[in-house]
Amino acid sequence: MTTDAFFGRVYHVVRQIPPGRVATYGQIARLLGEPHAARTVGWAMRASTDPTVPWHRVVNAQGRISAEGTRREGPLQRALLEEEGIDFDARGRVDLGLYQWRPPPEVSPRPA
DNA sequence: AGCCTGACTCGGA
DNA sequence: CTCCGAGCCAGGC
Repeated sequence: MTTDAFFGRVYHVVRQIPPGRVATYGQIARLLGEPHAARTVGWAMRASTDPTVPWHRVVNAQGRISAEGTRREGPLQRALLEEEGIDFDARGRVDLGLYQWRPPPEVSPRPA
């Protein structure tokens, strides 16, 4: 479908991030075929209040939280992640090489 | 239609 | 390691 709903696609991907794992804005954008739409992804997260979307599992490319303090209410993103077993270093960063979510191959569009 | 902003990212100083 | 500037995308005014 040519239908817009870029946001919808973003949520669809974010919903697939399992607990204890994180993804970056750029990673999601790339999965959607828009490697330069990272900002839009972040915006989609902020715009959405959908509880089924684990927005807290999305951090920036540096493994750092970009939304800390931006939210008026609710638990801090970092707290939610630590609850899932994710560890932060002294600078408040996540080791992406250790916790970054690895999206499944999904339906191979082109079987060998 | 045009201009500004933003939960981003990368490259250079 | 931190700071700055430019590129990209979609929405609000």
